[in-house]
Amino acid sequence: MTDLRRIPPRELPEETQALARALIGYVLVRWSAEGLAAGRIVETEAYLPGDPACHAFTGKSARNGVLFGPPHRAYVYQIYGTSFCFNLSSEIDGVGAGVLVRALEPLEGVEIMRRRRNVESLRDLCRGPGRLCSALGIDRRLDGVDPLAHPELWLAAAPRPPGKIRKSRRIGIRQAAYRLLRFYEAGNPFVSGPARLSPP
DNA sequence: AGGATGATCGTCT
DNA sequence: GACGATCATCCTC
Repeated sequence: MTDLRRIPPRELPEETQALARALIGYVLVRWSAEGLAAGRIVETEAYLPGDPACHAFTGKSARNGVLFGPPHRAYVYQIYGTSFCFNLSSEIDGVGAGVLVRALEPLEGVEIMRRRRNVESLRDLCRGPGRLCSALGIDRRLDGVDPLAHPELWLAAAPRPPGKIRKSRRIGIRQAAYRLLRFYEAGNPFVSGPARLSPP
């Protein structure tokens, strides 16, 4: 049984790349009427201020407003009409940037997650940004909440020290695709993406 | 293991 | 009207 108590405020860095790296190993916890579910963050992507791939690049809008607010708020958006993506805002109030959480290693509530996803495979439960949102029951209703103070969505301490963290290109984008802003725990089988993006 | 394809809809031009 | 920070499925090697 993992200790799922929330981490204290001000433990996380605000700078985007530092946050993306620091989040590896922390546990994302979701409580709802269906029960408790949680997974260890094993893969993130940084979307920097002034980054053409960042949703904030073209300015504030109805969708992306959270990115321009204070750091460490949940930015949840829908993509391709079918999936949601979970991010944490980063940088000081007024600067638009964030970190996408791309994959979790399932820790608690596996049966709840299986039911939500309608998938048996443990490996595929939370491997991918849309899949992890589905597994944890995260949608736009959680856009803007503060995971350092929210009763149904929060971050818990790393249950063990993260392994070696590697970088690669970000997945699924066209703008600034060459930048090495994807962070993942080396060798972890719950990391998403084609094998070629996980060099030896 | 890796490539191609269609689904699907909120958001912004 | 066009376009996704995706996914499931189907195909070939």
